[in-house]
Amino acid sequence: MADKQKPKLRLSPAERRSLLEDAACACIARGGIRDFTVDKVVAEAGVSRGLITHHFGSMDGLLAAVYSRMYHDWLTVMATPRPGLSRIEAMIEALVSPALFGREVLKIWLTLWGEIAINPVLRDTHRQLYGDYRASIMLALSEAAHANGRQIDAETVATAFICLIDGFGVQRCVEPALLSEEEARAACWAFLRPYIGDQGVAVR
Amino acid sequence: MADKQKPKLRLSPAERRSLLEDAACACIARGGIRDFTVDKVVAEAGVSRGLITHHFGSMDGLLAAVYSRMYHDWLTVMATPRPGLSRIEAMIEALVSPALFGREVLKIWLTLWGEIAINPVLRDTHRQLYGDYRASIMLALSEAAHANGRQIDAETVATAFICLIDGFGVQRCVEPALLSEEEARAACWAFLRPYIGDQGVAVR
DNA sequence: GCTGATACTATACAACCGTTCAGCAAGGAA
DNA sequence: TTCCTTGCTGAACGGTTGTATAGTATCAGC
Repeated sequence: MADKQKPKLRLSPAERRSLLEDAACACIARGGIRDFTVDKVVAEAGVSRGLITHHFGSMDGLLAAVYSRMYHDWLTVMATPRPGLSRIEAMIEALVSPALFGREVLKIWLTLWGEIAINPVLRDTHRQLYGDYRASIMLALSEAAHANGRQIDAETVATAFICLIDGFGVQRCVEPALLSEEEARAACWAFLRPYIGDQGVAVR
Repeated sequence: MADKQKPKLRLSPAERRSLLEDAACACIARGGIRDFTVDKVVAEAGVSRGLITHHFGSMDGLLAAVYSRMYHDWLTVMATPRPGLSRIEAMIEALVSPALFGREVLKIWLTLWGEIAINPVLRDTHRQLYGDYRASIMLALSEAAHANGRQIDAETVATAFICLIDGFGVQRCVEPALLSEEEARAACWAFLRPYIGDQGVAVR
């Protein structure tokens, strides 16, 4: 409050775009796609109505930017190595970490999925980005299976695993109390154990 | 087309409500929550604008009706016994059947989840109905595990299994080509096998 | 300091939003 | 037939939607 002394600066396009994406995320997390409106977003960002069109061309443009930003952030967190943990362990820890498992983030994802399902333009963007996500999971799975001397159909397992993760997201959004971080982690390992073994980690 | 010769009949409230719910489902499946509007729904149903308020009080009322109708249909299909199949087998077959696994149906669910996540009233309705869903899955799991002489924590397994199913729905909506009915069935069994065994069914 | 590019504001606009309400008309009860 | 409940219509309302656009403010290059 006290530090918000009207900067009213003239920002670089990259900075302003980022601020508007932040505001859009906040609106979507609060009220879903119905709160993704010009008035709500510019009020959240503290700018004038014209800025969205100026920087993104349209609301669809802003939504696409939000989507690819979310994907980028997701992949970044997921690909961050954690000292002492194998790739698959680090990945699961990332998946249940607040940065990816937080309800606000997941509510945004849920909204975005709903839009992808009906918006062909967004679906094309999704197809391009989604490959990286899928590939990184397949890599971690293959590595883990190989380390335990097993052979798996990484593609099939990865698909089902991704579904499980997405389902966690849905469940956390509609009934957060039913699935804690701890339970999600355990469910991940229970799912993967038949394929890749225990990885020598104490799992409960 | 030819058979739509303007019946303009005066229907019973139950019939008219059902027709409006149908129309609302069609709109939501087509364009998500943004196409759930008075104009779109009444155009789809071929009635006047005032009818929604007359029968449901508000658009929120109609959405709640759509939600509970979807839940009721879902449970009905899932609880239908299939000759020669155990309860858990019948349940999985139902889950991958067109009635529940069809993309149109799943797009409606995806939209509804998004609304539940942000609408407290809808969330309360969800809590009440959701218990039945959860309970029926737990029952089937316990039964199957017991038949194979195993002991499981049905609650934990059911939660994870529900997540997997929800994730199937998400995946089918955003990228239908990646998950066929056959693959979903196989993934279900692969997930459940460690808990309840094979049930003596040929699974591939 | 001057100039031009552009970040940004603010208004205007037509279309659409959900809800209200007065009135019409169908059909059972008398 | 007459009456009255009620399914149903359609216009009207105030508010919100996304976009276009004219105008202002700021900064980089000169």
